[in-house]
Amino acid sequence: MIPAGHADTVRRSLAGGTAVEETIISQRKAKADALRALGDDPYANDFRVTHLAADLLAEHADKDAETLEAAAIAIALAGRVMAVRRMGKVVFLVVLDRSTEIQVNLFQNELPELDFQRLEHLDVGDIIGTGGVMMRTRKGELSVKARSFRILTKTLRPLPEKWHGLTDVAVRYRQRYVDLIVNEETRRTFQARSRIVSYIRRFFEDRDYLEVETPMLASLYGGAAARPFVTHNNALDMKLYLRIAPELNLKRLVVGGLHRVFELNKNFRNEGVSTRHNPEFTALEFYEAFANYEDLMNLTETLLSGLCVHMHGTAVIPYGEHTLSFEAPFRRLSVYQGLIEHAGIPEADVEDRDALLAAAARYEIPKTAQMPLGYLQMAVFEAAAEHLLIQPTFVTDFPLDVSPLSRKKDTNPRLVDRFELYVAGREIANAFSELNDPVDQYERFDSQVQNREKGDDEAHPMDEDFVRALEFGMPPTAGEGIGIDRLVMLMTNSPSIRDVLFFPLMRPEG
RNA sequence: GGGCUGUUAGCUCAAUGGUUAGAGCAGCGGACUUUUAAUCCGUUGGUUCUGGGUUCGAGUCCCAGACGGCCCA
Repeated sequence: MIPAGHADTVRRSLAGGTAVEETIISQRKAKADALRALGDDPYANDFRVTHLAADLLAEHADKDAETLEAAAIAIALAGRVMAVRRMGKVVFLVVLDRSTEIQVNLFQNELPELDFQRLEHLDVGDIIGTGGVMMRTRKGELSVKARSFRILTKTLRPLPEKWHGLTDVAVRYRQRYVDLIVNEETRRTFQARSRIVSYIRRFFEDRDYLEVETPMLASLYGGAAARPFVTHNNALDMKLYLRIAPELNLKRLVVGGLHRVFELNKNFRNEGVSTRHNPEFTALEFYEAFANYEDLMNLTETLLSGLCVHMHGTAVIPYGEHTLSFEAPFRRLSVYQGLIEHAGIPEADVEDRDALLAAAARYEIPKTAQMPLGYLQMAVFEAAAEHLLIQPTFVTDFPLDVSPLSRKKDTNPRLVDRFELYVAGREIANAFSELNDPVDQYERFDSQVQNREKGDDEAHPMDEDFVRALEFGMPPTAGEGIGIDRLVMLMTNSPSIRDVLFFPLMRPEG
């Protein structure tokens, strides 16, 4: 059913371009009318496909022209016309279906007269359906000899130029549909993304994890250090936040007895846009009871090396100028070791405020004066070491101050049982043995609230219900979050997060 | 938020402050029954991102803005 106002919307969008665009569109509409005059519906939906181009090309790859001619293998396929080469009484099309491109040859004396007439109204970009038989041309190209031909969808706008294609990144992101049509690389990247997500899901299902979904909208946010998006529910007249992490809800489920859970879903953080950040992004979070952060390092190695082999047939892959090895085991580097080795801080001084302040000054880190010690340690660590962590590296044993949800180390109560995985200088994963002492958790929240009052707008808010949940007893548990977008970047050799998001956040078109 | 940088035909790109802003592809008209970025002949097409300014003259120089990119925070 066509909603009221639909026609106006179409008219506006079609007329919204330049004079040149309007000319092209009116020419194309005239071709649609010409098809109607031939008795065709330029937007029909009754064509049925029997074969995919990729299957045809693979299946008949080693058959010669005579064999194909004798076999007369009948097929029907449909797709978008990517190129037209007209030679008078024969026309060659390159047709792209969901698998790949294949050539379709239309000979005037092999086709009904009407079908050949339809070619007069064909443009590059149109969706066509053809029935025919497999053949090989004189130059040896395996292709389809058409016995029938129809235009299934008349397009009104021209595709980008065939040789250079579409390179303007702003247009590629804003009009991703065009990017996907003309850039095979883009199609491959998003196919890879789908296979990565599918592999991860199977990995956890095979280990008896339960996939769950928890709210995006809530009256309280938490589980990470970030500023939230704020919205409003009209019915309840209530302020709501978009979640910054599912962490606290997933641990509530562990309290409830779901001892192995994972969620693969969106998080929203109200921060800037860069080649590594998009305000909404996809994360995997998983929690396993009766495991600790050491167990998760091993699990992460298994997951990532297996994923890499699944995607590339090898655990060693190129990423930009680097070659990354996901061969287990990964390097392990404690935060304190990093401070000693990369920031040149003497071992005796890694908890010394003045030594850290001096180091921070060398890296020109701003606003260090009021930083708690742990924040200062991490700021220096990140400045000194982060960009050096190219090969997969577990950075372990974080300061307590920056880890309000992690279990304290038995050996040093100023540190926690936590790691982050860095690859290519970027944080990919964050994991820890979970804090399950409700009294300690309450105090950590309280300390975060004080930090907020001192101006840290990323500090964690108090969540009394979460403390109540811990009071019912959460088994000893380890949990981890993995940034799926960044992982897909690594696996697809993509330099920007925007290359692995269909529709990255952009300002509205001017 | 800061620095640098970009925006010219549907697409990819040219154009020393100086004639009427060009080319290829796409489009339109024509030739062509095995092409492969088909080829050949002819041809249409411009808010030079927007708005100001300097100048006899601005795509080009200056200012402001819009939208991108890279780097930094």
